[in-house]
Amino acid sequence: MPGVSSKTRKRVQEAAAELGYTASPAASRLATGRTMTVAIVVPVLAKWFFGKTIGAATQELRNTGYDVLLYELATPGQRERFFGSPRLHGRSDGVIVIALQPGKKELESLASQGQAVALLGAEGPGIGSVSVDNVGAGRDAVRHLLNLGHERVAFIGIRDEEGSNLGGVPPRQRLIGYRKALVEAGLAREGVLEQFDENSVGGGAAAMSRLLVAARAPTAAFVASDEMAFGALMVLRRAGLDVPRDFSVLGFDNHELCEVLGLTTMDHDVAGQGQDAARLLLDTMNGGQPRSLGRPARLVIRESTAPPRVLRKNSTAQPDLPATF
Amino acid sequence: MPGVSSKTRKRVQEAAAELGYTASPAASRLATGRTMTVAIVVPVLAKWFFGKTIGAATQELRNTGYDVLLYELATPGQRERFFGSPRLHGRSDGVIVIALQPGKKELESLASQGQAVALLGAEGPGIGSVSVDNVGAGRDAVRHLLNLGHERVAFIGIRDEEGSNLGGVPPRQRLIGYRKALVEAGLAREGVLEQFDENSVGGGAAAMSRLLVAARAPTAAFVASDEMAFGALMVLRRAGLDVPRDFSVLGFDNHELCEVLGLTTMDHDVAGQGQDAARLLLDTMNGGQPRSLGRPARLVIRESTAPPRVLRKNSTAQPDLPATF
DNA sequence: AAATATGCTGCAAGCGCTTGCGATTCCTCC
DNA sequence: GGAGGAATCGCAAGCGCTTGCAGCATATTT
Repeated sequence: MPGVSSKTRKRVQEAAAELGYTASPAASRLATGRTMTVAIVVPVLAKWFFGKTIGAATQELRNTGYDVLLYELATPGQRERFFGSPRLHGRSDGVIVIALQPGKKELESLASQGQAVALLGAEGPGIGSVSVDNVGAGRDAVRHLLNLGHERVAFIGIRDEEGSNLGGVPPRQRLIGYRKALVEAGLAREGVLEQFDENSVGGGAAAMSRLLVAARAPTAAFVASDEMAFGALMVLRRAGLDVPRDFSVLGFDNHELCEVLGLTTMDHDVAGQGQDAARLLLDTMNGGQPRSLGRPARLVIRESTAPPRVLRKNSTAQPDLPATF
Repeated sequence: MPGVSSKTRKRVQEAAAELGYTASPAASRLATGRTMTVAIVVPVLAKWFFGKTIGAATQELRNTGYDVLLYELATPGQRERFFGSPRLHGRSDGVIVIALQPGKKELESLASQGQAVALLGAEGPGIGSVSVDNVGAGRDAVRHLLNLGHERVAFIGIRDEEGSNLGGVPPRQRLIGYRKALVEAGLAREGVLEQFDENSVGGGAAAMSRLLVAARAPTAAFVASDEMAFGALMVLRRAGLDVPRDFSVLGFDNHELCEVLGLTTMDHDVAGQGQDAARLLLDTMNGGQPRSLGRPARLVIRESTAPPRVLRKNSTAQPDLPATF
């Protein structure tokens, strides 16, 4: 409110505080058309990754005076209803969409509701976004395993499910990174070594079980999410295999429990991503150009990776591969 | 909107859907004074328990047409600012407070802002609440360990921290349950066996480390949260002790990772609590009497508990205790 | 000292909905 | 077929704020 003397301003503010008076947000919204609220949309809430990103984004938004509305789209039906109706119209000025790759129609829907948009873990044309270099991270992860001397490295990935909202681009990119590393090393890709399942402990366990019955089992696996990697570790332990002596596991996310379980993983500063997404959105709402932030991931070595126990030279698909490490 | 013929209603609704029109919530709020929004207040977001409860509550509220505003009060400063200002006034009709024991002033503040209140994991006079029978659950947990034949059972609890908003009533009640079970069994309480630390993997690890240097180390521990129990397991493993052969650990929450780690724990239907809290609040907002729901917890046996390896009859404080199991 | 410029204040209109009341239409029953 | 009653509809006021403008009180300039 410009054009008011600073003493008057101060007096009013003091009086307001004393009487416990606040401007009615409803009236203010009606008059200005701005809600001073941001919506955050996630596919699940009860996962570490989402709590972390939402928390960081929320803090950032709150510091700027915005409230945050939360929407959990747990099923495709909910997703459809959310994007199919002008749910956000007049409720928020912008929206942060996390780990959901919105389609063209969905982006149009948001735009027609007057929403500024920022994406986290997804990308869109002309839309602000923050995401990890998943291809590079996947490649680096697998390179590390190859450098340790592993010759049969498996990939456990997140299945693109019909019945789920999760998945989408990042998981697929990690697969691409995996394949790139294999190609670089002159190794052939093998279908059996690529297993997909739902992004959960159980899914990781199931995928690992399938690997263990392969004709020639791998000696290491790059797992596209830490939670799945936990499941993989469990199966290996139950199978009587020692990690990392008999089998190396490399995860993705740097979940807070990696420390307990000694899981080597790819870290990508989850909280930082949430904060960046909030900042991008604030920028966009203030008329800034939407930007896209790519973030690198880094290898965090713990106790789940080691060179393979026996280098059986002639039992691999590519017998002449040198141990580069 | 009563008093409108059903055909007119239908025609209008169809037209609305076609044109993508929605009533402006701001105007509607201004006119009615109802926001159709509920606030959820938590001390942390990035923990499994909170994601789970918020998710369940959110789903329930959304089904009833309410939006949900999220507030994370991570520090005492944030908490003070939140309750000290009429932050919710005109923004929400009610609030679900999770795992924060609000003081009298704080409850008054909420009431003066016209908020209906429901508590989860806390209690207040005349306030709807849902919580676990923590005393009973703690007692049951410790009874199980005693029944297995353990004679020196430790308690690892959540420290009531100055710098934290967490803690409060439930953790203290679990301690009471622990002591009750000891008394029942005719065992003396020992200060060294009661260790407190922050509610995290690291805190649990630190507390367990302290137990391991006790003059006569315990053979089992009841840990007041699964996350702390994970830390305890890590320390035991690093110390070269086998769980459950050398040491039994019993957690609390039935965290989704208990399965992977084989942690025996007390389950208390976290999602159900979130849903119940939402229902209580909806009831209260519709003029119902606030009710208080107590929920039982149940023992989930996995692989972290077993009878002590050697029953050293004469090395315990209470040498004549029979192994009742 | 007068004129001009500047800073501040108060007033009125309007944001888009709800709500109650009076007007209108339709139905029913004698 | 007409009157009474019920169902339906349209209208206007008002929710509490923002915003622009007119008006007044200062400050600045010549």
